[in-house]
Amino acid sequence: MEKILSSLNIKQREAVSASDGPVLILAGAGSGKTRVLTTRIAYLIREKKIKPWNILAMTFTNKAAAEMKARVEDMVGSGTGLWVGTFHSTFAKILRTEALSFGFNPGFGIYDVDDQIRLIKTIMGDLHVPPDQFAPKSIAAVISKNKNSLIVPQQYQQTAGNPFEEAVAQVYPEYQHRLRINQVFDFDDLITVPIRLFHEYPAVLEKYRTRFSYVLVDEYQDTNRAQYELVHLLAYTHRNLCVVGDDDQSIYGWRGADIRNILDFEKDFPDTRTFRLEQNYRSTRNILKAAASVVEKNVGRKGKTLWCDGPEGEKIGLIEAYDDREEAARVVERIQSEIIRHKRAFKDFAVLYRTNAQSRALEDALRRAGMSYVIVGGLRFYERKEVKDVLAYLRVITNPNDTVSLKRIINFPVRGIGDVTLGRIERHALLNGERLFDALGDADAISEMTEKPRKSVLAFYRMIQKYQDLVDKITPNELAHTLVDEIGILNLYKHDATFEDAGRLENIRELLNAIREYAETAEDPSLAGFLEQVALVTDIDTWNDQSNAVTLMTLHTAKGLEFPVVYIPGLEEGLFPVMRSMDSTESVEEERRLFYVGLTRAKEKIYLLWANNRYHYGEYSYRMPSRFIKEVDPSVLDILTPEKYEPKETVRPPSRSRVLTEPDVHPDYESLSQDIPELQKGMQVLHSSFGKGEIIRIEGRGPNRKISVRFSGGRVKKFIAQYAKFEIC
DNA sequence: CGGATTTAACTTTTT
DNA sequence: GTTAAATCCG
Repeated sequence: MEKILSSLNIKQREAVSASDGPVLILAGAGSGKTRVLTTRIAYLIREKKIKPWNILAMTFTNKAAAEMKARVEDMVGSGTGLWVGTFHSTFAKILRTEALSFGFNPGFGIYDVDDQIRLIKTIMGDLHVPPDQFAPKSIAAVISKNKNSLIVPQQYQQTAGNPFEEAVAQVYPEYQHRLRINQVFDFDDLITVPIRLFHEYPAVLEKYRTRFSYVLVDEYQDTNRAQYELVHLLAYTHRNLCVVGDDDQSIYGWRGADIRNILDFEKDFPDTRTFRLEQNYRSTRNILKAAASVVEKNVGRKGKTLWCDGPEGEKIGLIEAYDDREEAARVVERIQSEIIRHKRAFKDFAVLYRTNAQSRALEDALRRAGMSYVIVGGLRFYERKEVKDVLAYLRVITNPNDTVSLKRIINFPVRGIGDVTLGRIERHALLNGERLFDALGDADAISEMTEKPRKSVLAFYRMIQKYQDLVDKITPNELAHTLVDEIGILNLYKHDATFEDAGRLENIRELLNAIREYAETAEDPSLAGFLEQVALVTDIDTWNDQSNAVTLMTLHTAKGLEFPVVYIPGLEEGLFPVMRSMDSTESVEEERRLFYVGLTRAKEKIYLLWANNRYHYGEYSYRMPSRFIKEVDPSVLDILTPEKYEPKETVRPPSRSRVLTEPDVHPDYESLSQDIPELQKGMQVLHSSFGKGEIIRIEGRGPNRKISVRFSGGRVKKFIAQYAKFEIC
């Protein structure tokens, strides 16, 4: 332990050894925050003899939690019963354990945003709230915001003023009611329901207070009101609460995060000991200078000055491009020159953008240059339509009360149960006061139904029942494979080689793989366990930072990560800061903090880019450079004009730039493409189901290149070359 | 009742 | 440029 402590600086050591009572650690970017947290936990266990199972540490991503746990175990050994997890996974676990005593089903499901919106649409239909007037999505957002601020439906109803708020006031209570009926929780419930239960059942609260006598919270600046309340409930008696955060990195205000939580911590606990970690171990002095010059434009911050004794480093490169395509080409070109000049590998680079939509142009440019890249985030794997379809089956099997999932699959794949039949069954269920699922079994008793749907409904009902019976008899892996086989979902996507279909097929196989992997590695594998993991896992959690590829992600996702070289494209008014933030000082300040987060991800070099024109909503628009560019201290900016582009290093075809890349990431295109007929733009082809068409576009190279074909009638379809079933004519 | 084709609407960031 | 909802036809 002595040895571990001596590797920390004085401030860090003080923060680690202040073990009891309320502690606030204001940790600037790159100041060794994770190191302090993990060492602190190890210190509690080794020096203070605190039992590991009496410590609860909460983070915002599973990846951060896993990393923290691994690092602590390195110091104190594994299998200690230490609790490290996200807020959501921690309280999902507690809810699961306590469900029965609260009258909940321990097999409850978890609704994501898509499920929430489906449910809200149904409710709006039932309550005759016109969905064309009020967007279900907006209503969902307001409900979520209320829940995070701990405002219950009754309270909200009293404040509703305009027609939109009236609509929310109608939907909100019914939404809560139906979640209960369906025996599911949404994300917000995982935080708010435990609060309610702790209030209503003091004995249970007492149990967890005793159990978690030391509580640590990471990224405290991103907690919302509900999370704040929960943390305070747990720490109220023992007051051994340590929170770590950086008000300059608060970027989740739009999700209900309340920056006051960290700003007022010392008011909440007057005997707080506060530690400031201001020595930065990550970035060069120039990068810190740039970051500081930007963030100091914000008012209402705690105020920190990061310093480091490292090298000055290179200046920040600023590049102006004609449009988004050229911007992407410049990124590629600059990656190439960095590789030559500094012998860097692909994994040293990250491109961090404001919106997911920006990834497309970058992706195209990287692919054309033959560079390996990986996109983190965007549409999450488990949110893809075909994946959610299969998951919906598994959800109904574990929780037949889940009507959102039931309605999703009752006629998918199509089995002849349309809207009319479903309506009849729903009415029957309502009249008899039974669950929709049980009403399926009564199909014979519903007189208005005709013979064909009746048979379909009963067959579907018996199939689900069969799997419900199998849940405890076979492994989740076997069950999922058998199920996918029986519903024949793979066949739906097997027929044609369109790009979408091949992707869907691949995704379902990937899902089956995930289930198999889960069944092999989990301590106590169960279908419900898998579904919970799926609901709470994000892309960043599964991102493999070891593979050698350029990383593309949003600035939000990048929080907590670091890269030698960082590119921030799209620095334009209306994109960054984003249009909707520009009317309030507060939200522009949040955008500015986001820019600060981006700048402080870089260890050695930053490139800022903007384009005069950008393709958006299907058309070009003129752009002005972002105000944030002007806020960067001009003395650290290096304006890279076209003359400085080093023309010899501009984008070249992959075959000539072999020195730039590693052999294993560069497939031998020529040998790979030999077994596929030579397809070219303008060729006439004949497809087995779409008929005659003309190739209008070819993207990429090799067997996975995408072929766009326009068929007679003007329909355009995209195919993957190696699966495409057409003849050249 | 299902399937196919056409139309509309939309993109801020996510546990 | 993508996906869901609406409409029409067999």
